[in-house]
Amino acid sequence: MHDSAPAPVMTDVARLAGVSHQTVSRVVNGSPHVSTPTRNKVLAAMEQLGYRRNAVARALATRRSGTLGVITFDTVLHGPVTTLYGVEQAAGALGLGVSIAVVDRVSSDAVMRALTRLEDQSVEGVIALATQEDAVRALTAGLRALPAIFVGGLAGAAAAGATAVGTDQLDGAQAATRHLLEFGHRTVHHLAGPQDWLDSRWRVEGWRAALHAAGAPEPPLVEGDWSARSGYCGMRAMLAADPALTAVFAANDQMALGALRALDEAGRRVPEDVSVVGFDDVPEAEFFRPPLTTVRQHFAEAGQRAVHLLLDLIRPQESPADATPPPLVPTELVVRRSSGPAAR
Amino acid sequence: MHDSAPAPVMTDVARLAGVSHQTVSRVVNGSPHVSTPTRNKVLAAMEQLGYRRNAVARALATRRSGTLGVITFDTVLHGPVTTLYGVEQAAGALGLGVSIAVVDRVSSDAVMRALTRLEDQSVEGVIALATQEDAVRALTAGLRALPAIFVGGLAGAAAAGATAVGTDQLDGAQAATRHLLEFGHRTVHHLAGPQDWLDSRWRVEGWRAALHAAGAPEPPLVEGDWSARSGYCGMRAMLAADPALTAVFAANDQMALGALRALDEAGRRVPEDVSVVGFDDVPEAEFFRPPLTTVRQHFAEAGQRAVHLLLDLIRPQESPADATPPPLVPTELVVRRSSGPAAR
DNA sequence: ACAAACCTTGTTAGCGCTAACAATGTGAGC
DNA sequence: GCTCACATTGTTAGCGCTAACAAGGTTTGT
Repeated sequence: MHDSAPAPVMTDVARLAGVSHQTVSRVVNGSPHVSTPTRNKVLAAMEQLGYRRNAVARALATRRSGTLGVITFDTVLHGPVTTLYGVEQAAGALGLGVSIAVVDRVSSDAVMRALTRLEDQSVEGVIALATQEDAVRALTAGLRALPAIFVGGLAGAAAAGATAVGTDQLDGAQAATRHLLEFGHRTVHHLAGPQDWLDSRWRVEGWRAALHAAGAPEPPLVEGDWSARSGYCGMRAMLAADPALTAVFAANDQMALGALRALDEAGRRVPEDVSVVGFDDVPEAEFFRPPLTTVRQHFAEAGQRAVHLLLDLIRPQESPADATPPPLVPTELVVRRSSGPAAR
Repeated sequence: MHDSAPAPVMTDVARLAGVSHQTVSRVVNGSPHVSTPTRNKVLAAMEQLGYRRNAVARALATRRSGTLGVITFDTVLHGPVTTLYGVEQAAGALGLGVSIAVVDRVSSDAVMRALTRLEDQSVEGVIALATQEDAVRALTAGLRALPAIFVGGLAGAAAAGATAVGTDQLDGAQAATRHLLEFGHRTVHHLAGPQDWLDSRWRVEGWRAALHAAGAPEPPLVEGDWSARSGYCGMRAMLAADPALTAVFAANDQMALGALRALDEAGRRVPEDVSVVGFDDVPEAEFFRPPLTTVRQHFAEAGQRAVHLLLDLIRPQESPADATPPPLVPTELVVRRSSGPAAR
């Protein structure tokens, strides 16, 4: 399994093809200044030797590592993970590598350490998947010469002077809330995500905006931490505070799952007594009981756009006519059975 | 944000400290052959200039990139993702970087492409998180000089001549099955995972072993693909085939969720009429209705062990007394309300 | 036919670091 | 005092690649 013969290098190919190593380099890099017969000779030699360009040497000579860094938060949330895959896919298609750094808890310190780790791997740019307020601050402060893109918390990050790409949280939350309002619910309660996450703040904004537009009263916010447990606890608290509530918009599907459970325990039927809407559309949402109405986010798409945007920052000359993608990814309301008309 | 002054290099530090660049190198690498005053001068100069060693140059000179590669499958499954985080954490603690390659579908081809991508990034070793049979085959065939560790599908990978680490699937599945049997169920049906995954084959083995040990009949296997949907469909099929079944062991929690839904639709109560046990213990399992009895896997732990095992392969001399961790991570049965006594 | 413009190839000099060896200086041992 | 061992430092030569320039050969225009 471990062969001992050293991997062939450019000089080996050059010798075999009877040209200089620079000519081999030209062929490898697709330079037009190589005659067809020479190119073929080189190609044949490469093939014969099984030559593969040494990325490290190339990186040293060009001062470009061809690697992007991704900073992500350590909770296994559907969003960040799917985005990560989108990033890797897009990067792979462009011939770029992806290094990751997982931040175990959100503190400027942890973020800085993650950043340092990526810098030490000579990444050319960073995509940050954890858009808590602190993280954004720490990153914008800590990034030295590194370009970065934030995924999520769009406008918030933009305000901090950074480039961002993300789902249109505002619109998605508005759509969810409006959907419930249109069913005749007097108002919609909101099980919010952690308020240090920019994403969840935008969802609150959207919810609030839809409420106000409809002239509906704004019930007090209950804050969770994205977990099903927090949705469960939050729902119980809400129910205790306002037993008459009829519609709940949860900041993500996990929290909605917890809410569903709490409602069941309290003897409330969904959607007959209380309607529930989630956010994200995780693959399981369709199999919750009842199937969850939710707002689908296209995380992988966001990840792909992030890569293109980042490439734009790193190599402005290389992203030509095919314009950079718009940073705002639209959402999609997926109506299932957990939402319905208000009981009368 | 983008400063223009080039980053200081070793020579800059050397000049400032009044020593040769090699002495700086010695300090950076913790060589004992540097006098304390000299070391302090160098350290001060490094501090003053904000020197950071260039990992690429070091990699070129030492022929070691300090980077591990992880190959993972593109489904957002709880296991692989958590393992990935465990890998990153352990690698980070050892000063190693982590590059990822996501395989979009399982074919030898896709696996080979992912492998090539990692090789091109000069990773020193590979940790494969996708232990489908094909993937193992493709990897063991495709790895040239690269050491690799497989996570999951333990004995299967070992049989293929590769080193592996993973959860004790056999034992976990046996425990789950036995748990149901002990409740007095005549037998236990199994909603299996995709049979090209080594993990799910081991779960089948464990289930089968427990059944045989108890002298229980072995119902036909229903195969899914890890998704809630497949659990739902599989459960319906099972119910159609054997309306009298009373206990189901699902290969993972998502499939169990689908099964729960199918049982509900069929008017079967859980656990009064039918008991359900899952596998993995995803964070949401506790909030399924009813809370799911399941087998907890310690994925992050498996990831960490994989890193240490891989390091052993890469740098045998460096992992000393503190023995390599055992490759088999134990599981833990978490009993919740979805399992109970057989109805009489 | 002759020079200016190529096109093609080769030569040289790094990128920033480490490995190997050489060259000091110091104290111990005879 | 002189040699030997050793600790400390410096010098040199790469790692495998690309960038920049140089050097031929072939066109082309007039």
